[in-house]
Amino acid sequence: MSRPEVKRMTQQRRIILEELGKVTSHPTADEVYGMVRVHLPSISLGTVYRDLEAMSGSGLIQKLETCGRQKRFDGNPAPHHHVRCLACGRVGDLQTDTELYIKADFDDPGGYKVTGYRMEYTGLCPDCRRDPLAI
Amino acid sequence: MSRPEVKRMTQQRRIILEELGKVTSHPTADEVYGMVRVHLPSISLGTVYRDLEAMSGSGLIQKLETCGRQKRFDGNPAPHHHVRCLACGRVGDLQTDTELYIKADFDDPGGYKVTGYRMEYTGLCPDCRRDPLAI
DNA sequence: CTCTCAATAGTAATGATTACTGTTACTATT
DNA sequence: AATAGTAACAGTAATCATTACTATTGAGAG
Repeated sequence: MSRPEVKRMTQQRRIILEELGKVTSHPTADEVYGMVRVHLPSISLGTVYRDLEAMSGSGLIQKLETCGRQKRFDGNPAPHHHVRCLACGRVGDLQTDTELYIKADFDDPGGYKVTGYRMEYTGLCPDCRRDPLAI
Repeated sequence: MSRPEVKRMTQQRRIILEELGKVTSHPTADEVYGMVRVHLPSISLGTVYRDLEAMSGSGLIQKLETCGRQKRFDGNPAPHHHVRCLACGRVGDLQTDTELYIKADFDDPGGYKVTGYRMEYTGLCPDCRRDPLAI
């Protein structure tokens, strides 16, 4: 039940945070590794994993683990919705004014205590929509 | 965009389907492997993976890949909701009378075509609720 | 400045899943 | 019933994302 947290703001974490803030592509750990290595060539992939985990535990960034074997990360910590392209796996942001109504009182929760939910929309990204066979 | 489908109902698939129908525990592929091996000791783990994938592609069962590195499978193909225990990873069913309202017309879908959604509730299972430090 | 321990680089290990390869067995058609 | 075509199989190797380990470094409090 305990999650890793950020105790010290190192150069590695500062740069990861900066790079994540520049994009809206919700990169994977490996993609973040590539982005950060441009500025800090000696950084280790393990460090990227650990720091992404710690920073999402501290609420500085968001971890998207809704689907797929590969986790993705979002530099915007504010709650918002995501769409995942069923063809290529890309993830985009969704802007919504009205709040989503989620039913939380169940007829039979089977003894579970329901505290939240995880969700993502699915669909097709602009590219795959244009040419579904491209990928 | 193409998914594997069931063309032939083999003994392996029949038994996997039977065993999945007996439980409500949403077992992982490995757990299904253990359940099926009691009745068919020579079955291969690869076959279990392939058959679970094919049968979920054909709508005979449900594949739960909403979260976690390990997929889980549900013998009940009818749409219903799930809760995942944040402490131990167990997954349970949720019964709801009223339908969930999901907003699908977004102010800015960013060029995406939204066709559906994936969601699961999160919380604590009866055991972990009783003793959060047990696991 | 110094001390402490969180964080790091580099690498090995893990674990779930997928791919491959030669063989088996459904199903339809002679 | 024999044959052909091919989906599915068992067994095993390979892949890929992630986590763990170990010795070393450096952030930041006092």
